[in-house]
Parts: sequence; structure tokens; C-alpha cells
Amino acid sequence: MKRELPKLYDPKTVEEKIYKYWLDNDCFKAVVDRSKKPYTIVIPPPNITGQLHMGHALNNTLQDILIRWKRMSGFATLWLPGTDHASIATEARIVAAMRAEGITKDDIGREGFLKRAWDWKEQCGGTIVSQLKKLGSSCDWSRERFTMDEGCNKAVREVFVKYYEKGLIYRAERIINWCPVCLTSISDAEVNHEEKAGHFWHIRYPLTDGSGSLELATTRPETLLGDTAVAVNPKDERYKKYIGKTVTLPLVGREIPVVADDYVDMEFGTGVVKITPAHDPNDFEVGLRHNLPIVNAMTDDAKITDDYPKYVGLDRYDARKAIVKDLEDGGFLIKTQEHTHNVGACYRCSVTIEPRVSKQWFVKMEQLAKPAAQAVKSGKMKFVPERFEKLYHHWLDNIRDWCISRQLWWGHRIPAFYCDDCGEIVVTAEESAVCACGADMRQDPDTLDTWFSSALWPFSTLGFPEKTDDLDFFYPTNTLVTSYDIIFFWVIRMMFSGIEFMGEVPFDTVLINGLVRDPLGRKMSKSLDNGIDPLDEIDKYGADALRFMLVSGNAPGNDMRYIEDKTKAARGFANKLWNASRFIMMNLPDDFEFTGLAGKQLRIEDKWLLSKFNTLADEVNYNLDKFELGVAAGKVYDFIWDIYCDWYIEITKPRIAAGGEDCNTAQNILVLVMSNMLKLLHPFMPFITEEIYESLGSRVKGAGMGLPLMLSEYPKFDKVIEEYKAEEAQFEKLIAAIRAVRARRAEMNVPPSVKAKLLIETPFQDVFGAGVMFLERLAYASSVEIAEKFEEGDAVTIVTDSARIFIPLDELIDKEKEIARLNKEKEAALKDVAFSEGKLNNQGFRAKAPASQIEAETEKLSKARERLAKIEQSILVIGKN
RNA sequence: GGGAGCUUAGCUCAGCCGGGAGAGCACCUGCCUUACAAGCAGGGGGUCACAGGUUCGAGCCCUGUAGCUCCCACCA
Repeated sequence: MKRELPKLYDPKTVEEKIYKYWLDNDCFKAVVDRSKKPYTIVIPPPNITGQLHMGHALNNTLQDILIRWKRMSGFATLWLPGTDHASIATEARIVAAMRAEGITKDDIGREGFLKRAWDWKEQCGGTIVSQLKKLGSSCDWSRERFTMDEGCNKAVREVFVKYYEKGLIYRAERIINWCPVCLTSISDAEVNHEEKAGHFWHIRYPLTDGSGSLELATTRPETLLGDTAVAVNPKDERYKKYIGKTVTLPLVGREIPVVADDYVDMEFGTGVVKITPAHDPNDFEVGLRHNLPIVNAMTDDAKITDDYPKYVGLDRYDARKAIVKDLEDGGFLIKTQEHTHNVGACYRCSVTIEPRVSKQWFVKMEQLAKPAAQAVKSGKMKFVPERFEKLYHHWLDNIRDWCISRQLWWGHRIPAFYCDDCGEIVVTAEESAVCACGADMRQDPDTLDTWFSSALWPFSTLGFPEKTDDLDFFYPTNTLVTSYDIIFFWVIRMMFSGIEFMGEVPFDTVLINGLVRDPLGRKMSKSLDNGIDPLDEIDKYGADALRFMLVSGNAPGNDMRYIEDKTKAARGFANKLWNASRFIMMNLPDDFEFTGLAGKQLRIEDKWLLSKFNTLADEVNYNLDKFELGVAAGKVYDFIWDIYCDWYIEITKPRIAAGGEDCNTAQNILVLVMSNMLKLLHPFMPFITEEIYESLGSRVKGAGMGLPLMLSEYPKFDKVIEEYKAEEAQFEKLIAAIRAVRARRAEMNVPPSVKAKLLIETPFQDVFGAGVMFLERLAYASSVEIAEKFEEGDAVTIVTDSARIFIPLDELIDKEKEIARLNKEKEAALKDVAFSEGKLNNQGFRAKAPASQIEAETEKLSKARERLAKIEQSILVIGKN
């Protein structure tokens, strides 16, 4: 019974069915199998609040290709999925949702808030997971994790306590980046610096003794409320005499000292700097050096405190205006200049950061950073492409202590407990603590930076701190696929955490993927509303097409634009493959039995195809191994479309029509190579390949078509097939001839319906003799004669490296034109000869080029000379007639 | 102020160890050849940004220049 397949491949009906089939058969499930080598990828956990965007689509396609390839190549693979709690992003969303209801965090309290957050997670956390499935991701969903699940919580507490005990985590009053909207501290990595137009206000600070005044400039006049000194460079002759004196702070009246500090650049501005330890990181350092008091002038939401009744409650920008005006009115303002400078903004809400002094928890970085840098230098971990190493090292070389406490509720609560009675601090992995003095202890209200738990992801998800089988077998993981913008947020922190707690780097390779931009090359963003939803594209063209588009023609680390036409082309490719499979299945007898190559009388084109495929398989494995996924995809594409469809199927049609034993051989080859192509392509286009494999399997009896495809063995180089290299080369001669005839005919506008006799003059009579069938078919020959030598008459003459071909199209021939054309070809041949001769006559080339190059060039030269001789002969003959 | 990347066909991009420049789309010509018109067969189109250098030989390596993009950075 023949199953009639539709002409067009329809991904919609196929993808869901196939994905379910894989799930039902436990195809993604990782197994600790010590007879195999492990290959592990941990997913960069998407935020639970997130929707799948093109970046995820690309990132997960790459991971899926790698894991499917390794799985088929005999590794014990694990692709571990999960999601991230994304504390600040999620909390911001929930707060916003609550605001819409008119509720604040304080209204419902910590517990009420957390309940809401978990409800939210339950509702939304599954969205992105189901979207990943639509893409075809072959994650082991039975191992799915969440950064705030019990195991990860345990890992976080364990790590925090261990760091604390080693003195690598400490609590201190420091100046940190504070977001006045998110109302939390954030780390240095979470601050984005943007250049902004501002002003430079020159202000006069009068000396208290009345002996004059100092002029200084500031971009933030409102911070003068917190000034506790004025600084000059100790070497600055202009100001030496003022050092040790005091000035009276304008508008405030506070008497503050003039201090000397190297930090001040004499060349910049007036060479005098106001020092506000509470509101500027540099000033904070100066303050420490000179023992200056810290005067905080702002509340946590960046409004002026009630210490300054005149400005109390004013937002920092309103306060700036008011203070500038008052300075002007008081005669303190000397001038105002335009000035562009860098301003730090919160990476979440883009609001300008307010440096703020507060007590926070920090991870001491110096000691942790060194082995992380060393691991890359020694090659234990490498970046693909390599250039990202620089970014990595640059960041590590300039690293400062990591502020890990956040004034948020959604996250891992800091496992530190305080005794209000005696001031004791206990850091413990336990849920609660009792003080030595007997009093109950109060847990730190703050939570940890999201990235603190992400840093543990490669081992917390495998069972750490327990010594599980998974952890033992799958750690260290192998490839981490991520985008370059989180190298410092995430990759670095996983590196030092893995080295510190597992004693080994968390992965051997970091494959960097670029950004997917919009068709105009802009970043896709909500504000521009230029995002392209991968799910829409899957809906239109299929997941396979989207995947193929994302991976082909792209090199690691490079950004790409989303071009819908490319997805259409990929869909066209899927359809091409689909129709090739339809062709095969339509042309198999109902009871067809697949018997493979054994005992078959293979024809030259069969060997040619097998040999071509063999090379392909070799190269694809090589390219995948080098993470050149785009190159690999391109090669599979070319093979399927050009070699298999446009050549092999075309030349095989007559054999199939003829029936008999040779037909059976052709059918076996068709099925064999098709199934191998499906395997080779499977990691890139998993759905359609599985679907075709299944229908092919159901049409074919005999061994070798075990299901499912995704668990079959990946094709690799086959030494036996390599013996067909010679036939491959011979058959290429035939192809060259066919191409040449077609091209000539097309130039002369001879339609395919006009058949013509072909006279082929060649030393390779067996090759062309075997090719008569497709010369007739593909070179539109009415008949073919092959001889070592022809007495030519008037004929169109075609010259290839291996033959002279005459088409005696008397009525079509314009002798002059033909001679002119041949002369053009002669020129080309002459050029080729000259080129090769020039190269070979070059003493330097002969002396220094590798032998293989010289040999190849010699070969080229002799071919070019042969061709030239044939052309010259033809010109002579036609000219005579 | 540092650093990185990019510049190749009209468009979007590949290009490995340095060895005679590629693909898809678009364009032109001819084909409805019963797997596929989402197809087939042909074709045109490039000073590989510019200037030097290394080399027998450079799109590829080195130096510099220009334009574009991005990242990092505490000059108030």
C-alpha cells in the first residue's frame, strides 16, 4: 500500500507529533553509562518571566545541534534544562503588577509577597519551557531545575557558608551602586555607563578665614549638601597655601577642611574637587584616607533628607535646580559650562545609579580570580572564538569585590543571623540560629544577587553539595553556549565557583553566539518594538526552517540579522528534502526490502555518490568538532540539493524505470544515502528528518532502519568507501561534459526539445560509455558516439579536460561565430597555461612551495595544455571546412 | 581614555593550514522534463574599504589610515 505524501512539507502537522514521540520514548533522557564518554551541556537558564526571543532561539538551536550530534556519536549525553528566578527582574514585575492593583510590598509583607511570587512562577515559569520544546530542544526534562528549588537553595547556602568560613565573604560598610527605583544595591557589572549631556557648574567655596575663596567645578551640585572636604593635589603650587585651612560650605554653612590628595588631577577643571564621601565612589576613598565624616544627604529613593529643611523631599534633579538657583542668588555660582560625561544606569530600569554608603555583603575577588584566569591561560577552558579570552581576562584583571546582597525579597535569603542582644553574627546553612547568649537570632532580611546562584549552576543542578552519581559522571560539563554579553555576569563567576568548589573548571569550552538583530541591524528591543517572535516564524515556516536559518551562514561570536527570506529559503530546503523522499518512496515496490550494498553490482555513479557522501560525513564531523556549525550546515545543504537531488536522482530515473536488478541496486543506494543524509542533517533539522526516516522505515523491510532516527548512529568517515575515490574522479569527467554541453546549448538558445547527436572524442571511453544513458537524458543527446578520434565536419565543439565533444547541428551553426567563440576559449586556455607556467617557472615557487602544490600545478598545466591543443585543432578543422 | 569587531556581488553573509573569489536572495535567458514552479538548466554581476609591508604567492599574516558597530573605564 503506497502512502501518498503531500507535495508540500507541512511542519505543523509533523512537529508536535514528533516531539511527543521522542518524549514518549524517553529519547532525551540522560543515563549515567560508564561505558560511554559523557558529554554535558547545561542550559543558560532563561528567566521565568521571559518569553522565547530570537536570542534564545539561536542559543538553544546551537546547543541542540551539539547535543544531538554527540548523542548520535555515542556519547552519554546530558542537556540539563532549567530556569532562573531572576530576582530583580521578577520582583520588579510583581511590584508593577501589584501597583496596578494599588498594593505595595509593605501592605502584604514578606510572606505574602513571596506567595505571590511563587504563584507567578507557577503560572509563567512554564511558558518558556514549552517554547523551548517547540524549537525541538532535546533537553532531559526529567532533570529540569530552577535556581530556587530545594537543591539549588542548599547549594547556595553551602557555598555562602564555606566562603564565609574561608574569609572570602565579608560584610562591610562600603559605597555601592544603588538603584533608587529598584531600591536595592547592584553590582558593578549591573551598571551600564552611558554618555550623557550635562553641565559643569563652577562654584566658589569661601575660605572660612575670609582670605578669599576656592573655585571648583562639579557636575552634581546637589551633592554639596554632603560635602565634607575640598581636595587639591599636594603638588599643586597654586593651592599649597590653602591645605589645612577650611572653607565654609555654601548654602549649608558647614566648615570643611581643604585636604591634599593625589587623586586630584591638576590639569582638569580648576584643580579643586569637592569631596562627598557619601555620594561618590572616589570621594569615598578620599574620605577614608583623610578620615572624613560621611554625610548622607539623600534617602534611598534619592530625595533630600530632612537634615536640609529647605530642600527636604526634593528629588535629586529638582534639588539640583533649586540649589543651582540658590548658589546663583548667593553669588556662589561663577559659571555654567556644557559638559558631557558618563553616567551609570541600572541595567534593569535604566535609572541613573546613586552611589550610596551602606552595609552589604561582598565576595572577596582577588584570590578567586587568579585560578579562573589561569585556567584559560593554561587552556583548560577555551573560548570559541578565541578573541573573547581578552574580554574575560580584562574583566578578571580589573575585578573588584562583588557586592552580593540585594534589598529584595525574591531570591535566596542571606544565611546570616544577627543577635539583637549581643550583636553576634552567625552564618549557617541551617534554617535558623540561636545565639550563644541564648537569644533568638534575626536572619538578614536581604537576598543574594541572582548571579550568585547562577554561578553554581553547572554543579548545583547535578546534585551538589551531595556527591551524586550525576555530579560524578557529568561534571565537569563540556560546552557552554552563551552570548557574549554575559561573559562577566556569568561565565567568570561559574569559572571561579567551579574551580573553588569542585576543583575543576565547569566546562572545557565556551561557545559564544552573537546577537540576532533586526533586518536593519538594530538590536531587537521592546522600546523599538522591532522584536521578531521566533514562535511566529516557527508557525509560518516550521522550527526546522528557523533553526536552519539561524545556524547557516553564521560564524561563532558574530552578530547576525534576522532576514525572513533566509528562513523561507530554509523552508524551501526542507521541502526539497521532503520531495526527494517522496520520489524515493513513490518508486519503491510495495514489498521493497532494503539489502544494502552487499552483493550489488555498483555502477560508477553509485560509487561516485557513496564517495561524495563519505567525504561529506568526514567534513561535517570535522566542522562540528571545530564548532563551525554554519559551515557544516552549508555542506549538508549542498550535498542534499546538488549532489543527491539534482544529479543522482536525475541520472537514476532511467534505471528505475527500467526495473530489474540494476533498479534494485539504485533503490538500495537511494535509500541508503537518504537515510544517511537524514542522520547527518538531523541535528540541524530534527523534525523533518525524523518524520521522513519514520515513513521511509515503514516503507522498507529489512535491517538498518531502526527507530528513532535521533538515537541512530551519526555517519562518519568510512575507509571501505574511500576506495571509490577513483570512480568519483572519473564520474566528475562525465559531469563536466554534461555541464559543458548544457551551457553551450543554453548560450545558443537551443531548447531541450531539440535533441542532437553527440560525438565524444576521449581517451576515457569506458567512463563515457557508461554515461550514455544520462548524456541522452541530461545533455539532450539523440544518440551518442564515442571514439578515440573523429573525422569532424561542421559541428559545435565543446572542449573539457577529458574530452572533445561535437554537436553536428548543421543548420544551427554559424561558422564564423563558432570560430570566434572557440578563439575566446583559446584565449582563456592560453591564460591558464601562462598562469601555471609562470608559477612553475618561478624559482621561488619551485624552491619553497610544498611538493603537493607543485604537483597540483603541474597537473593543472598539462590539463590546460591538452585543452588548448584540442581547441586549436577544432579551430583549424572548422576553418578548413 | 582603553579594547574588540566589522568593511567581500545589488542585498544578507560564508570563506579552513596563505595556493586562480563562494552561497542564498534579487536580476536576465530558456524549460509546466509525472519528486519538488517553494522546481530545473544556464547567465550576468566583485580594485575582497584604502595605503604600505612580509612572502615564490595575501581576501586571509604584519603596520598604518578611514568609516561603521559594540564593549570596558571613578577625571570631579
